[in-house]
Amino acid sequence: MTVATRKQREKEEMRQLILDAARKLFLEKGFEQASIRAIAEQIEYSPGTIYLYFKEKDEIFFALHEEGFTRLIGNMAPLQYVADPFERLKAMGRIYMEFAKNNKDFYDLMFIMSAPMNVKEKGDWDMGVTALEHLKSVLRDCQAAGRFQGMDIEHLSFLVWSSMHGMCALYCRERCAPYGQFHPVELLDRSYALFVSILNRL
Amino acid sequence: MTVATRKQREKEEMRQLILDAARKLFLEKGFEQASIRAIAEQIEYSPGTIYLYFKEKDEIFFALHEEGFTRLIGNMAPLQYVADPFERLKAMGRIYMEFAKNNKDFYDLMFIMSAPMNVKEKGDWDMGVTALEHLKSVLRDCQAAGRFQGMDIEHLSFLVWSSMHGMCALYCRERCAPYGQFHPVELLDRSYALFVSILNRL
DNA sequence: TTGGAAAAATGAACAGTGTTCATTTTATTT
DNA sequence: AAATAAAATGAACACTGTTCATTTTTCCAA
Repeated sequence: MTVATRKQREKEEMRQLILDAARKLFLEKGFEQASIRAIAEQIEYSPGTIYLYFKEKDEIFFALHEEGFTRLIGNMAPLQYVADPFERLKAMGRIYMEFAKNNKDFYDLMFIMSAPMNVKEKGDWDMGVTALEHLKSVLRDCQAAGRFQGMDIEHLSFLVWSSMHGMCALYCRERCAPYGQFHPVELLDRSYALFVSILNRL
Repeated sequence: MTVATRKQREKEEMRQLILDAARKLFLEKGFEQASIRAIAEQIEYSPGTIYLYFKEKDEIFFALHEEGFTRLIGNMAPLQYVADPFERLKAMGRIYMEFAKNNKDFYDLMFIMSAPMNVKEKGDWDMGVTALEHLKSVLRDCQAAGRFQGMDIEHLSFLVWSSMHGMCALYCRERCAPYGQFHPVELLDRSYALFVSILNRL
C-alpha cells in the first residue's frame, strides 16, 4: 500500500469522523447547535482542522443531505416486491411520509432547509434525480395499467411529490396549529388516506 | 389628550417604525441581514432600544408574519365577486400561488421559516385560522354544489392546502432543480393546471 | 539516523450575531 | 427648580463561521 493511498483513506476517514459528529449533534440538538466548534470538540480537534476537510459548514450539511437521500431510497427498497403499480405508489407515499415523521431533521435538511442548497457544486443533484425517477417510474407503470390517462408524468410527479411534501413540510415546521383539534400525526395520516382515495379514482 | 394616551400612541408608533425598518431590510437583504443592529441603525436608535418594544427578534418577525397574512387575505378580497364556488376555489389557488411567487420572502416567513413559530404567545393563530376558514368555506360551497361528495372538509382542506404549499415551498427553497428542463415558474403553473383539472373531476 | 521538506493541526483573531443591564439622558410631575 | 419616572444608550457577554500565521507531526532522501 502506497503512502498516497493511505493518506487518501485517512482523509476519507477524517471526513467521515466529522460527518458522524455533525450528524450526532444535528440530530440531538438541531442545526444551530451543531456549530463548527461543537463538532470540533466532539472529535477532539481544533475548529480550524474541519476546514481542511470541508470548504464550509454548508458543505458538511450537504453531505448529510445526501446521506438522507440514501436512507430514504434505502427505505424504498421493499417496493420492488410490490407487484401492482398502484399498490406500489401507495406504499411509496407511506414510506415517504413515515420517513418525514420518523426523521424530522433529516427531512428538513433534505427538502426544506436552505443551508445545503447554498453549496455550489452539488454534484448534479444525483440523489434528488434518482429519488424522483423512482416516483416517475411508478407513475408510468400506473399509466401503463390504465390509470392517470392523458396526464404528463413530469407535472403529475411534481404534483404528487408536492402534495406529499406539503403535508410533511407543514408538519415539520409546526404549521398544523390551525387544525388544533387534530393531532398533527393523525391529520397527516387521514389526509394521506384521502389523497390515496382521490388518486384511486383517476 | 392625556399624557398616558400620547405615550401609548408613541409606543405604538415606535413599534411600527421598527417593523417598517425590519420589513425593509428583510425584503431587501433577507432574514440573516435584517439584524437587530441593522434595524437599529436604519431607524437611528441604539440596538438596546429595540428590546424596549419587542421581547426578542423573533417577535418582530412574528409581527411581519401576521402582516403577511393580512396581505394574503387582502389579495383574496376579489373572490367575493366570483359566484361559482369551483371558480372561486380555482381563483383562490391562483391568488395563493401568485402570492408565493411575488412575495417569496413573505411566503417563506408565513409558512416555512421557524423563527416566528418560536414566539410563545402567538395570539391564537387568528390569522392562520382565518385564512384557513376561507378555504374551508369555499370547499363547503363546492360540496353544496355537488362536488367533493363524501369528503371530510378538515382533511380535504388540509390536503388542498398542502398541495398548494408543497409546490410553493419547493419553489421557494430551490428544490425544483431535479426538473432542470423546466423553468420553476413554468413547472408550477402547469402543475397547478393539472391540479385544477383533477379537482374538477371529483 | 538525521536534516530538511511537506503535510497536518492549531488556536488566536476578525467580523459578525442576539441579548442584557448599569449608566446616562430626557421627560414629567411635584 | 428639584425630584421622580421613563426612555435611550452602548459596552459587555457569550456565541457564530471563517481565516491564517505559527507550531507540530509526518515523510523521505542523504
